[in-house]
Amino acid sequence: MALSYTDIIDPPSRHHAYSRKQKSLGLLCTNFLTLYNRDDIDVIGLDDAASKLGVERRRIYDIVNVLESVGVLARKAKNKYSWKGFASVPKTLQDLKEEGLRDNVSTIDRQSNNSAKVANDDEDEDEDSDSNPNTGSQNENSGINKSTAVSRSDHRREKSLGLLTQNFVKLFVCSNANLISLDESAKLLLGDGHNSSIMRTKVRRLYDIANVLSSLKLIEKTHTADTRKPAFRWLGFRGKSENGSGDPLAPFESRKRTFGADITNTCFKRNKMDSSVDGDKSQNLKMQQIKDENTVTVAERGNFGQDLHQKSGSFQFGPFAPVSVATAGNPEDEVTRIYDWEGLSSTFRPQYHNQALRDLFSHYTEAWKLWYTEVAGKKPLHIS
DNA sequence: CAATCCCGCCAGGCT
DNA sequence: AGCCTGGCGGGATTG
Repeated sequence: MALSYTDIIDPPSRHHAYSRKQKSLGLLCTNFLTLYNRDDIDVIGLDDAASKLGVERRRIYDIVNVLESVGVLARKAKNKYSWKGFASVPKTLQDLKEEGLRDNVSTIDRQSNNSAKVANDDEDEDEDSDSNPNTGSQNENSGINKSTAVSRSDHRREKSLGLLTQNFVKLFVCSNANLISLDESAKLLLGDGHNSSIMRTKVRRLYDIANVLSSLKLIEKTHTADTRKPAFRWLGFRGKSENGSGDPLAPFESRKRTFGADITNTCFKRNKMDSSVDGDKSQNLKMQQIKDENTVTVAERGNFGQDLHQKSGSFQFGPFAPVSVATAGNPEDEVTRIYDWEGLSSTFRPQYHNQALRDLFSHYTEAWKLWYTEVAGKKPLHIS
């Protein structure tokens, strides 16, 4: 409220430097999620989304396709998707895992590199048994999913973003690999020898996918331990783990912020909670924070927003799953980030000019202020 | 210069 | 024909 969006939009400053960050797929996805992640949302119209988010429809297709691949959305009909929510993500991931393990035991063992990595043997893509829910093309009609081999005709589907997304996810879920670079993924996903051209294209797509998955917090970008090579780490729901409760397998380690790197398109709205861990039970899994050198440590997102609807206080943190909230009383977690949030928030200038986002923006601000005072224990801050 | 990845042309497949 | 989808890769930005 106090914040008048327009005051910030275009202050005197005439810095018009075009910034692709503000138009990134990841950010767009975050906004999309914020806009629709509510229980009163049922169907989502693509046009509606496009105009509310202020982007062309083409972009909506991009995010919608990957969101669907992970179960957050389901195609209802032309131009229409239904919101399934994060609750269905674990299930989808589980399915993908089984599906993946089934047809090819790909084992990526980064450690012992020379081992046979491999994976989808076959040529291009493994138009695997698809099996995934709709995604498929068209119609919403009867659930008569003709198990027919859909097929032949859709040669196109073979290269769809959706399928690629699922295969990409399988890479993580079906192996013990925790870190994978996009190049590796591309190689794994396509056969091995492929012209650089094909590779390039595939990698481009993977970037797109990675961005939205990052927005979902299913993966995060980092660097390979040794090398400098950028890679992605799987965050969401780690393999099975039925019994072992606190299994070390679910790594939520701290990450160091290499300046500028991760913060990309973060703006202060980035963090979407996700319920990857499913546990409706293990609400707060222990998050641990590991100290590490002089870098800022961040208690990795706990499943805070897991169910932001019924958040105790009645307030919805929305996109702010307080990233660094230290759980319960662990006094020494320096919640204090060194970032200059105030500065960040007051200088950031949203790009989407439209009512809906304007509202969203103030929502964010409100949420942020509340969180800030509550958790960070700072004095109330006033933006704008 | 390399890594990213936005942008929008344009082809397919429906209405 | 017209609209919805969504591959694809040029080339602008960033790192």
